[in-house]
Amino acid sequence: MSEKFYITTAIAYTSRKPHIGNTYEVVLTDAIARYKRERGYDVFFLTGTDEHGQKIQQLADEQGIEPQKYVDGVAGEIRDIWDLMNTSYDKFIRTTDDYHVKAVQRIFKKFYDQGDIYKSEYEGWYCVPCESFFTETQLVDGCCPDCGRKVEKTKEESYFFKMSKYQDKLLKHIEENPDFIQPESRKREMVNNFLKPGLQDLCVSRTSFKWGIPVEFDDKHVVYVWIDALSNYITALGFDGDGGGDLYNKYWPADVHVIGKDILRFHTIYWPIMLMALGQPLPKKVFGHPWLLSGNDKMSKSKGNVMYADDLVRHFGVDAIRYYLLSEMPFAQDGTITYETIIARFNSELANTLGNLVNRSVSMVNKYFDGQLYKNGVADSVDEELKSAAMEALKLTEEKMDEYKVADALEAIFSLARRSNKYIDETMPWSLAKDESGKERLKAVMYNLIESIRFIAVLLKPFMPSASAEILKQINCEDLSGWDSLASFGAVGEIKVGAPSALFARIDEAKKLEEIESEMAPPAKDLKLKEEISIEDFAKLDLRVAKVVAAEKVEKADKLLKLTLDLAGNTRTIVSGIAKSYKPEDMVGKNVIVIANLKPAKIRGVESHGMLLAASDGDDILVCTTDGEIESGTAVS
RNA sequence: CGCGGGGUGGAGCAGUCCGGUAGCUCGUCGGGCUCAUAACCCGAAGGUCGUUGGUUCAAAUCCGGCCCCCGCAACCA
Repeated sequence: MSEKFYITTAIAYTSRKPHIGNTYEVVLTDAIARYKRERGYDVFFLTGTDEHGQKIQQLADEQGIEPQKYVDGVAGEIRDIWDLMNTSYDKFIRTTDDYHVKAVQRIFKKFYDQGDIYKSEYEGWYCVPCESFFTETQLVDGCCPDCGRKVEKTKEESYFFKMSKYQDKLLKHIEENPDFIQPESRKREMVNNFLKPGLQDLCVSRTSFKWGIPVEFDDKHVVYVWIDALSNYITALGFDGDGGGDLYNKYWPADVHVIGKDILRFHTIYWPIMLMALGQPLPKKVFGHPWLLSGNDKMSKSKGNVMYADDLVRHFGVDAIRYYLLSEMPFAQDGTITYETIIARFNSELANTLGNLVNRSVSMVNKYFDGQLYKNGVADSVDEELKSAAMEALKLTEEKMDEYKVADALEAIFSLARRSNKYIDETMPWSLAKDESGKERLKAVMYNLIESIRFIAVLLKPFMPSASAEILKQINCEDLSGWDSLASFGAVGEIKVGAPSALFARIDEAKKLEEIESEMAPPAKDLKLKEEISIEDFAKLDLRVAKVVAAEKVEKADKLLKLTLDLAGNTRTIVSGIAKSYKPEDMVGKNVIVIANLKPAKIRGVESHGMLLAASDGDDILVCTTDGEIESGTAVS
C-alpha cells in the first residue's frame, strides 16, 4: 500500500474575491500535491473557505442579503478560481457545512467540559457608530480605524482558552522537531515573541456578532474564528469531536499545512495546542509561504494594484500564470508580480527556451524523417552530456520538491531545456541532413532530443499540467508520461511524433500592456457618503491656513508628529498622525489647513489644539495645503 | 537596547552554517548559426559582496560597532 500524504491550504475568507496573491497559495499547494502523486503517494489535498465572522455579517447587511447567501456567492467564486487555476484538490470544505458546524460545537464543548475553556471578560475598544470592537493595536491614533471617531473602552463577555497550560509542551515539541515550522526563520519569530514570554489566554467566543457557529450551551456566544477555522483540517476528514472515521484515521496527522506567513502564529501555536487538548497528533509540518507583492507593495484595494487570477489567465493562460507564480516566488522572501515581469518571463522562458525548443525539434523530426523516430546505437560524447543533464534535472527536481523549493525545481527543469537547445547547436542537425552519410547520426540526435523533451514534459507535470500534456501529445508520448518512466534515458521507442504547433506564442509587450491598460479603466466606486449636512453645519467649522514652523516626533508614538503652527502670529500646537508619511523636516515651512475651533484633546500626553486636514487611504497620508503662498490665519471655506 | 529577516555587477536572486579562483537567470554589447516562435548557441563588458574596526597566511563567509530597508509585536481571519 502506498504511503499517504495529507496536504492543506489555509481556508480562504469569503469576504471578497481572492486576488492573485491569495491564489498563489492554492497553486503552490497543488504543485506539491501533484508532485507527490507522481511520486506514488496516496495524496489527500484539502482546501476550502472560512465563512463566518463580523466582517461577513456587515458585508451581507450592506447588500441587504442573508450572510449565508453572501458567502454562497463568494465561496462559489473562490471555487471557480481554484478550478480555473487547474488545482487538483480532493475536497473543498466550507465552514458553514453541516458536519463542520456540529463537530466544532462538540470540540468547543469538550474543551469547556475538560476545563480548557473558561468564561471571563474581554476588554477592548468599542466604536459605537460602527458597532465594532477593536484591540489596542488596531486603533489609529487612539481612534476607530474605520471611521476615525473616538472609541470607548468596553468589556465583552467571552470564553477563553487556557493557552498557558500547554505552552511548555508545545515549546518542547517545536524544539524536538526542528522541521515543524518552515522556513526556519519564522520559527525563531514564533518562539521568541510568543512562546518564550508566555502565552496569553485566547479569546474563543464573541457576543458582538451573530454570524458564527453558536456555542451549544450558551447561545449568546458564537465560536470565534480560531476554533472554527482551524478545526477544518480535521472536520474535513470526518473528525467529530472525539474521533473520526476511515478518512481521518488514514490521513491525519497532516503532512504539511501550507499557509501564508501572516497566519503562522495561529497554525504553529494555537492549532497545535488545540490538538493537544483534543489528544490528537500534531501536523508534521507548517510551511509559511511568503507574500506575492504587486510591484513593491502589498496588494490592496486602496492602492488599486490588485491583480486577479481570472484577468491574468485571460491574458496569459493558466499554465503561464501557474509557471509565473511557482517560479517567481523565493522560498522565504516575498516575490513580486507586475505585467512587465510576467511578459518578460513568458517570452524568455516559456516561448523562447521551452516552446521554441519543442517546436524546432518536432519540426526537424517531421522534416527529416517524416516524423519517425529511430533508435540506433550511434553515440557521441555530447549525447552522454545531454543524458546526464536529463538525469541531473530529475534528481534536482526531486530534491528540491522534497524541500518544497518549487522555484528551484522549476529552474532545474528549465536548465535541461537550455541544455537541449545547446545540444541542437552542438550537433547541427541541418548540417547532418545535407547528405546521406549523416543520416544515421541524425537519427540518433533526433532520438536523444525528443527523449530529452519527454523528460522535460514529464517533469513539468506538477507545475504546468496542460502544457506538459500538450508537449507529450506533440511528441506522441502520452503513454510514457509516468514519473517512473524517467528511470532511464532512452525509454521512448521508435514512435512517430505529431505535428509541431506553438506552445506559447511570443507576446508583443507594448501591445499587450496597452490592451491591459485599456481594460483597467476602473468602475466608479461607491463613495459611501455620510448623511447630508446643511450649510449651517459646515459653517460651524472654522478652517484656517497655518504655517508649520516646527515639527518633531512624539516620543513613543510611531505615527504621531507634534507640529508647531503659526496662525497670523498666534502659535499653537497640533498633534497629527502623519509620521508614517512625513518626516518632521518635510513639514516645516508647509502651509496646512487646520480645524481651528476643534476642542483641544490630549494625545499621548501632548495637548493638541485642532486638527489638520489630510487625505488617507489607510496606508499613505497626504496633507492638504494651499496652492501657493497665502498669509497664515486666512479662513478657508 | 522588543523580536525576526534582508542589504552581492543595470534588475531579480544563489553563495554565508563547514573561511581559500564571487555563481545563476534577465538586460546590454559583439560574434556565430539558420532547424525554429527575429528564436537558438558562443563570447565580452560590468561587482571595494551596506559601512567600519577586529581575528586570520587568507573574510561576501567568523567576531564587534554603526547605517538603511522590510515584516511581526498576540487575538485585524
